[in-house]
Amino acid sequence: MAERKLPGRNHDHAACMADALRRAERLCYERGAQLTPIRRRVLELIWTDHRPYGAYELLEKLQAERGRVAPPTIYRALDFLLVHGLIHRIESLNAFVGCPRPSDCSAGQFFICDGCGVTAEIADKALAQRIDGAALELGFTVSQRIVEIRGHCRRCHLPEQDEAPVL
Amino acid sequence: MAERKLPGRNHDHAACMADALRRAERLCYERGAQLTPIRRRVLELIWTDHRPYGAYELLEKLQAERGRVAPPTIYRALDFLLVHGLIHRIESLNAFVGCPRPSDCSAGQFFICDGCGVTAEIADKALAQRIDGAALELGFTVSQRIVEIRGHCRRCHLPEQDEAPVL
DNA sequence: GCCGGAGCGTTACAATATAACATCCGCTCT
DNA sequence: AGAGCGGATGTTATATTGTAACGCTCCGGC
Repeated sequence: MAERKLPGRNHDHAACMADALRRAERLCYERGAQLTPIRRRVLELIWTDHRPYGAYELLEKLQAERGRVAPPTIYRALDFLLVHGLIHRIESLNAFVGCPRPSDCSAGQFFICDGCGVTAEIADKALAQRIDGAALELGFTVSQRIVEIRGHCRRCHLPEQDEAPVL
Repeated sequence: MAERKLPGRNHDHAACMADALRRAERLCYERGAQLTPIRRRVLELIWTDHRPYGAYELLEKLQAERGRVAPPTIYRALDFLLVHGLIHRIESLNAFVGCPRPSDCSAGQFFICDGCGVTAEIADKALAQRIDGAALELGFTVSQRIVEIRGHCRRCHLPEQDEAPVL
């Protein structure tokens, strides 16, 4: 059921990120979409780790590298990455996270640790189908399923104290 | 499975809203919480219909009635109503919708029509359990399940044109 | 050459949300 | 009665997130 794990102790993130970038390049190539330096860099920044990044957080990083970057620059890059499924928006955080499987990402569900920020995407088909079934009963046509589960990962397993997220 | 329907043609909304207000009053009384005039009025405004309302939309309505209402007033009322489960926040819209069953609302799922804005809450236990099952596999402790299904209701059944929401 | 579209820069602003401090009012304790 | 306290609200200012609108440049096709 869970097709991805929360990144664990032995996670080789350099390889993980390199894979993501390679997939992005291939997918853009196949579609004739331009993964320009800015777009590519924003994607890299998002893949810094498995936490969602806010637009202005990315903006600051880009500004540190290039000076004078205005919000639309970031938002345009994010739009591009969203449209091509290379990232997802986490609605409950107003933030963006890399998609590990950009070619098939319409049914993703997110588990977001409020302790460390780590976010895992799974693709539980049965869950998506159950949602579609409920929609059918309501006569409702689904265009987007937003499933964001907030809580604590194993390592942050302290759900009672409302700590500030360790961002 | 679907425990609520999308409000249909024969929906008696006056009664629906009156019920909601009565439930809110009883629940606050039982908990010793104060449903003050502002809080009550905000709840009424949210129950104007079954669409989510933004904080500033509510603010304008309240200002029309009372003049000079500042944002914190609204946000404080919304916080109160959220804490007591009388309303829900729709994360993907930054907006708020009334909860039809405030005493048992931890497992709600929302179907949001992008045409007319109508939002229906259902409480599919099996869906919630499936999410919890996936969480268990990940070693993840769930504190909140956000399920927001965007699409079109039966009456707005035109999913291909991206119309502006008829708010 | 020139046109058109994509990408980006720039300015200004809109929309959403909160921090911090002041005031008021009802309650309790003495 | 007066002091002190907590909850609710008022007030001011500001933080955070997101967009509109316009113009420039570059590049590829005709």
